[in-house]
Amino acid sequence: MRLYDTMARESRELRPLDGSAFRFYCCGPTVYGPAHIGNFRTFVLQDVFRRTLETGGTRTFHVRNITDVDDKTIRDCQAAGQSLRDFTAFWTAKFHADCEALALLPPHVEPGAVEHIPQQIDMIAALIEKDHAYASDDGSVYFNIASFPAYGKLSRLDQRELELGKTQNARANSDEYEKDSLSDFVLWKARKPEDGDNFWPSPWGDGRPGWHLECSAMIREYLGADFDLHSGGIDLVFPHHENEIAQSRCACGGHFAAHWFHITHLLVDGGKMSKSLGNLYTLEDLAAKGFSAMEVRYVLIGGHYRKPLNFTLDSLHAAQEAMAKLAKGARALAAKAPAEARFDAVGFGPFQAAWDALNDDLNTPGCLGGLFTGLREAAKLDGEDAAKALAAFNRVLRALGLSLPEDEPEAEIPADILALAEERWAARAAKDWTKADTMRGQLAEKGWAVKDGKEGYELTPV
RNA sequence: GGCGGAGUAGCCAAGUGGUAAGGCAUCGGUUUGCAAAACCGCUAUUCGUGGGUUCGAUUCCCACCUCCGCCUCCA
Repeated sequence: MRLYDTMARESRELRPLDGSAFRFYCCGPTVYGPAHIGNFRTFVLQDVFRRTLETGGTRTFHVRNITDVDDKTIRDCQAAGQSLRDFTAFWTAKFHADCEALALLPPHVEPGAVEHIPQQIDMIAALIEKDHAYASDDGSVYFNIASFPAYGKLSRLDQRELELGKTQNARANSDEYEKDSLSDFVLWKARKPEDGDNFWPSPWGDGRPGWHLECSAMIREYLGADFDLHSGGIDLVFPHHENEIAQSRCACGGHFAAHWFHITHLLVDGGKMSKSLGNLYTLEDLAAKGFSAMEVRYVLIGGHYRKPLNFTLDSLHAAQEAMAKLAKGARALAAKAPAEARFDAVGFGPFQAAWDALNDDLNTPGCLGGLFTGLREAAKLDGEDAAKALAAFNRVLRALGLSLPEDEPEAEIPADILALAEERWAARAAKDWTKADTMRGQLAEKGWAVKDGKEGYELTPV
């Protein structure tokens, strides 16, 4: 497949470096509260990316970290009166439950920062040894960005250098840390009173690792100096990913990620999500409004990952209807296909365009469109052709990670409701429309909708 | 202020140097005693605004307007 590369600023064909599995890393969540749908836009798109590779026959090796120690986790666990470990374990479990509801494939490895303190210390030691980092008097360690000329390439810092220089001078005095320059970032944070008992020993004194270092250490541990792709939200480009590149290349000597995949932010009602605006939705919030995680997934893949996507409650309704339509089309196709027919999907038939869209810079909205038009074409097919088309349809659906709603199960109808319905049907048969309509109203009040057919009626709970 | 991105029908949203996918909604039709549901169909002479290049631009170039992101923690 082809995918846009943030570093090269063009889309490129993806080829695994080692020729077998495609090895990639995704920056995971900081577990200090429930993830919101904006976070999940990133994770869902990464999931579609992985599924597309796998559907296309490429094996993958997927690493995604859990940030379980930083300023926010420490601050909030103390506020909650819990140990850091218990606090982050709780939110990690919540995150996993949400991921499962959204049908995200679990990463092959999901390392946590706390479990990898030694690896992070090793990395700092390597950086100090190579003169890329220095310890300050207070026991913190900083990376010296002046020692890495390639710094800023990903975020085009080279074009901002002049401006950044001004900023440095302006802020030099207000900086509470001792640093050679403002842009030097922290690798090891010296222990502070407000950290409580959340600190670890190191050659530079008690403290804890800096956030940027965590990902570099995980990558070094599980993917090595060179790997295929690194992904995250667009906001991580600077400084997080820029810093990762600096740390890893200086410590490991490799080229680090061969490809950079960044997902643009989700907008809500045309603007940024924020707690104060009350538009920061979690899956739980939306479930309370009657929307399933799968519907949320549909909305999140309804826009291209490099464009802002405007999330609205209305789009959730649209997703509900659209998925029902897809399900209906699939059922119609299944009804025409021989039950015993099995095919090794060779091509994609009517769904070729849908599949191609996915492989062309992960064009998920284009793919969804192709699904509908493909279904229209497939409706003309019969027998084995219908079976082949259905197999292709399901294959694309799996790549998107969508599962369609099943037929509504038959609901238990209470005896009194059934009696009312029978009475109404009799009135209707006697052409007593007034009574029939009145009784339809009564049934509606009791929460049941009645649909008349030629031979009988159908009752469904509202 | 610097850097980056976006503006396509009521809403969401693809796409392309050659005349606008798809979904939702609306509307119309079939059906129905009337509804509902279902099915079928219609709906952008036009792609933020103004110029330019071109036989031809929504697509390329310039200017402007609006919105968003990053520059501090952030998916």
